Amino acid sequence: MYRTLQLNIQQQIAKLLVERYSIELSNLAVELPPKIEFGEMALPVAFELAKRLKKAPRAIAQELQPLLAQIPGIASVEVAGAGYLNLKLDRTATVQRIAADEHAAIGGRGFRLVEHTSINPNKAAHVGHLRNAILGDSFARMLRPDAYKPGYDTGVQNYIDNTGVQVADIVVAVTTLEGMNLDRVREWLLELFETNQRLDYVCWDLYARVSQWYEADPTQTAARKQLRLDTLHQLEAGNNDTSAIAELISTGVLRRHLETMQRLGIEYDFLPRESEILHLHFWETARQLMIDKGVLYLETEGKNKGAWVMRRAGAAELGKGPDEDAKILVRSNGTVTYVGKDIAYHLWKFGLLGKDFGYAKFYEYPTHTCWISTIEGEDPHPSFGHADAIYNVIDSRQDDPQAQVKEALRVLGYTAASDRYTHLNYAFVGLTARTAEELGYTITDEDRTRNFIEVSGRKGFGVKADDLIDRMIAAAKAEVDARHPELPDAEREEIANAIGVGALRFFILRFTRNTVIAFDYKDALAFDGETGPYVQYAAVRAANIFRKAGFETARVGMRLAGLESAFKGIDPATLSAMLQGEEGTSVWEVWLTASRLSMVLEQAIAAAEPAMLTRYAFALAQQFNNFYHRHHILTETDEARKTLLLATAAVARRELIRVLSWLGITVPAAM
RNA sequence: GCACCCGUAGCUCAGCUGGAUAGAGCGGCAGCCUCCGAAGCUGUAGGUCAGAAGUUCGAAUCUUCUCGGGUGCACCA
Repeated sequence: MYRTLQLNIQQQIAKLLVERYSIELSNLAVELPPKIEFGEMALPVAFELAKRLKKAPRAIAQELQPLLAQIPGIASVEVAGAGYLNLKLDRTATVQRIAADEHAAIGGRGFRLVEHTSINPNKAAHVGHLRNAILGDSFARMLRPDAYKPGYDTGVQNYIDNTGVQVADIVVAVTTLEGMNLDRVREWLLELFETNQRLDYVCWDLYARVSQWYEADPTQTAARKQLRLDTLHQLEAGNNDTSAIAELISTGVLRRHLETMQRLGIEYDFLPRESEILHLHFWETARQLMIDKGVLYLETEGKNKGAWVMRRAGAAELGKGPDEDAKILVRSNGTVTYVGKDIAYHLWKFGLLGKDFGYAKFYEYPTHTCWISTIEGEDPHPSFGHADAIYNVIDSRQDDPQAQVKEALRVLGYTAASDRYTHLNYAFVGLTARTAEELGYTITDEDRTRNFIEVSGRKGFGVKADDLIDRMIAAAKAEVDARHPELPDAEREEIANAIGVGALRFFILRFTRNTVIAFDYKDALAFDGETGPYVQYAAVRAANIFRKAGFETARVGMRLAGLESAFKGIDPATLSAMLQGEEGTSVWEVWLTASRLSMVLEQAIAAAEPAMLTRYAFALAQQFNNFYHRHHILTETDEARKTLLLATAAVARRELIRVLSWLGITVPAAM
């Protein structure tokens, strides 16, 4: 709603400037003043005009003041400081529009493909993977159509590198270290299943063991590394026992990853796999396309002689001789590199490859099916390779290869696709020394001096996602048990689940993407202050008021039975009076913050930054708690005032529930 | 060596396209439950925004340099 007003005012001022001064300003700033006493909107436009008109900013502001005051919806205009124009909104009219849930329609045309999680299927997910999945899932929720917004047609996929070296490592561990053959692996998986053991946890340890085993005996290292390479080649070739073992294990681990993520409300639509990219020859098609367009060429001289290369993104002008800085896509032995395959895959994403995967049903969620790539596939099936815009949630350590893929699209002439290729990057997650020690890892003095310790799957070093989720929920459960002994256990479980998941997701999403997170159990388990439970609690408190006032709380916002009509029944003059003065302003501020929801969402989408939503959610919750403390609603004797206060709580709760839903956080019935 | 990211209160972090007296949370100190749930609220102390120069009416924000810290730069995947 704030955004609607802002746009409207920008338009009117732009028009006014043309009429008055014949000046067109491209981006007219309309800011939120630092304090409510300065009004609700501030224009620094006079500073901007000062240069062009060669007049003092303050004089210009004074000229504009009476003209701005005539704009509908503006109650008054003041000149402040060196030339600020501070606008005060018509509170009554604005509150009525917010109550009616007027807001900007966020969304647009075109299919958006969000890719996230993409964990190698050879070990359990850890905190670093959680950051990826939580960021990606929240971003997809921000884009997707829902009851609030038309949104964008959005698909979520999770890329599975099931033929990579990490899977080969696990196969080596199982076959060589454990001496199993294909039949034995089948039995083993069944045993694990029947004894309720988590395959991903078992693989976590196996992976660490085999990684150490490669290096354990210097005389054997070369042979063991060769074994790993041979295994990898068998996986890539397919149709052999080794690849069958890999398939069984990687699929089993993948299912575990989906279960882990589902605990956090994270779901996928499609799982494209590396094995199909290989067997459907995506690369060969892309390769021909790149050669035809002169992007990929055979290097005939210098250190890269014999390899097929492309120019590096952002490379300087070519000098004489071979481009030794060029990126190798095909090695001189004929094998394709990771970036090469990734280019082919991204041509598919934009529907530019002329090929598609086969699709098969893989995993059922309560509301939809998750599909997986196959060679043949089943019919009918959905299709994902026709994106208008893509978002790849990948660690910022992949900045360079990602830039190279984007560059390949550009030089192939697909500039629109390249421009709509967003690498949604984020800094990695490390552990604090305290948490690493708590987990039983030995810490060196050098580690202790650093801000964080890096997690490592190869060393088996890290916080496993399920362990973390378990602890978060257990901590919440202990609190719920103490506070609500009267509730049945199933209900307490459900509440603890919502709180534990909410605390975890909020904790991860509090940090902006380029901030390195030094994960610490103590910080994550905090439920006070700027946390998920704080925001949830504000919404729960609001619901409690309605419950005690006799409303049906399943309905949200002004839909509470009778509230809307009672609110509409308030005489405008009475409403206006109730929104003035210090008391009135403290109520009005809640509405003002609530009205900013759509604007904040729009900015968060543009910046691909869910942290902007957590920031806002906390600010609104804080404002509500403040309001809650100051105005006692249920004992209010003036009916009109009581209605206004109830409406204030209802609107705050409405927007809290909405913003939390985009963060993947639910509001429990009680807490 | 080259490229990218970061350096803001004791700690952890915000600060949107340059804008008003740099903000939160945690921790510290002092208070608030005969009033809708204290996972809450109020007050208070705490900052040469790493340093320097520049651009500008105006710089935490833009430019350059210096100092710290991190990451990426393989015919590894």
